[in-house]
Amino acid sequence: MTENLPPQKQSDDAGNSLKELPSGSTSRDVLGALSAMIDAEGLRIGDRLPPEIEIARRLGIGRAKVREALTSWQNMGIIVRNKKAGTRLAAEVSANAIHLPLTLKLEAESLLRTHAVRRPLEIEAARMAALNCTEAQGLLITARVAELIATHAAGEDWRQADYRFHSSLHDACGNPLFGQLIRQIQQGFNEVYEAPFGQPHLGQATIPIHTKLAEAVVSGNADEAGRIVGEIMDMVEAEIRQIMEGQNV
Amino acid sequence: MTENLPPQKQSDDAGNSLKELPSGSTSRDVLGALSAMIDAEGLRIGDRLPPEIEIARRLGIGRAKVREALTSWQNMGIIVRNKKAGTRLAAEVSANAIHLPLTLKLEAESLLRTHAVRRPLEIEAARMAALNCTEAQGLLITARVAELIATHAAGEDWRQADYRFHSSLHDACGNPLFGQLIRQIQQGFNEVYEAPFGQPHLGQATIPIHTKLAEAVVSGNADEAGRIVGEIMDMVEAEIRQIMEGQNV
DNA sequence: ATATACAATAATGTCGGACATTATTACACC
DNA sequence: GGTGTAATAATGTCCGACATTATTGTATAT
Repeated sequence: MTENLPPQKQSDDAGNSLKELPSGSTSRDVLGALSAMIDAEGLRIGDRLPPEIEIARRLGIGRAKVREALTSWQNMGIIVRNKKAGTRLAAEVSANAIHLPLTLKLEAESLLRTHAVRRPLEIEAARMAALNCTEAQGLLITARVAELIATHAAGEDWRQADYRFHSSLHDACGNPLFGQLIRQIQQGFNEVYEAPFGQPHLGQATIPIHTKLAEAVVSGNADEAGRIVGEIMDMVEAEIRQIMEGQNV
Repeated sequence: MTENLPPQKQSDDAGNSLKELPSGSTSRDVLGALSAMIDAEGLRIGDRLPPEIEIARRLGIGRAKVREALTSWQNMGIIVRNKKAGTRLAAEVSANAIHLPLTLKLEAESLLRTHAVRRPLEIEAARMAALNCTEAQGLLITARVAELIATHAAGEDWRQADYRFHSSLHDACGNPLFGQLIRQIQQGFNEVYEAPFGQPHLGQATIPIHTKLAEAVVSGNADEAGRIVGEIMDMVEAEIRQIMEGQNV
């Protein structure tokens, strides 16, 4: 099967807004054009992007450059790509976005140091969530904490529910940088070191006070939200120290 | 010029540690192999990576996949690529380094959002500096604040002195991740927004209270250090808001 | 010796073509 | 309706050719 387009192929609507790029355009420009397309056509997470060969045709460039651009996005988690199924959006994309690439060099005591950096970010995000969250976000937070408590009570793995609850807090704070930083720090750490965030019991003792945290956020009590998050982080830190001393929970 | 390798081409040492990848390897695996090579051969920022065609040869893959992988790194600011000169390392890559691809929307709020993320980090770093700084670090902090005050009093550009003072605080906090995060967030942001951080007067009104901040840190008063940093950040924020409303200082 | 100019060359940038692999879709049959 | 199979769409991979850019090497002049 060659890349020759069937002359009368009716494609999806996606891609209609793509226009030829000027010569000399970089893979970054390709990503910019794709971002604008996603904006213009209102694509959402899960939606399919046009096939590579069509993107290439519409932008007036070779497929190789399209692939380089898309691989960049893929490695950043922004898209997922499957044969035949095509390329789907996996994260929010904005047309007017810049990329701020940060590099953290982890050295000794990286686990505790990473935790120490996350602590003020998590506290501030919770405080801001208490101040800024909308009624809809409050409902979501309430639902998410109920899910977390129920999952834990059922004896199932509650980590995904925990992640979802905290993500809803980050979203509610109104500043996407907090969520991005916290998530990426944790994810980057997990890629370098397998444990202990993967441990099924880490932080389990904090679950009951998540309800009070959700209540504080939803009722707009920033001081209380920040205090409880600090308490949660301190409990997790104590547990980390125990693990590091070779005493498993 | 084709991609055919001259049979007896003597290349640089870099690349000797690259071994053939198993079939089915992804561009992520390529980046992992390159990371291991950088580690093994002690490459530093500014050092040159092997040419694409050599990476491809040694890994036993096509050049296209190498290019896709390298483009991913390029778009994350980890490498820079120039014709003939080749590909150079632009950020730390090591077994212990994690890369956080932050995305920032280019809109009016971004200034304030970045500032909001820096605030808790700066406050926590100052608190930790108060708790952890050594006698030598305390002397350095004292000297740096004196330099800042003197530079400002002499009517000169005090921004470098300001940077050095705050760096000494970050260093004294005992957790290098704070300094790394804060510096890179500010630096990356400055590159995109030349103003207002390029303005020589932004934050000028905060300079006098830097002396009290240094004293609080050196004397070990974490609460006071955190309070003053918070005050500094709030004053800068107010100034940013003024600039955003079109009123230049 | 140093400086300048120019050609050669190395390395990235780009494209088209061919084919492999995978997963989805269409169609036939029960 | 459900099941099985073939066709097909889309990504994944590699190769070859050539363009572009910047560095390096060499010749010449002072």
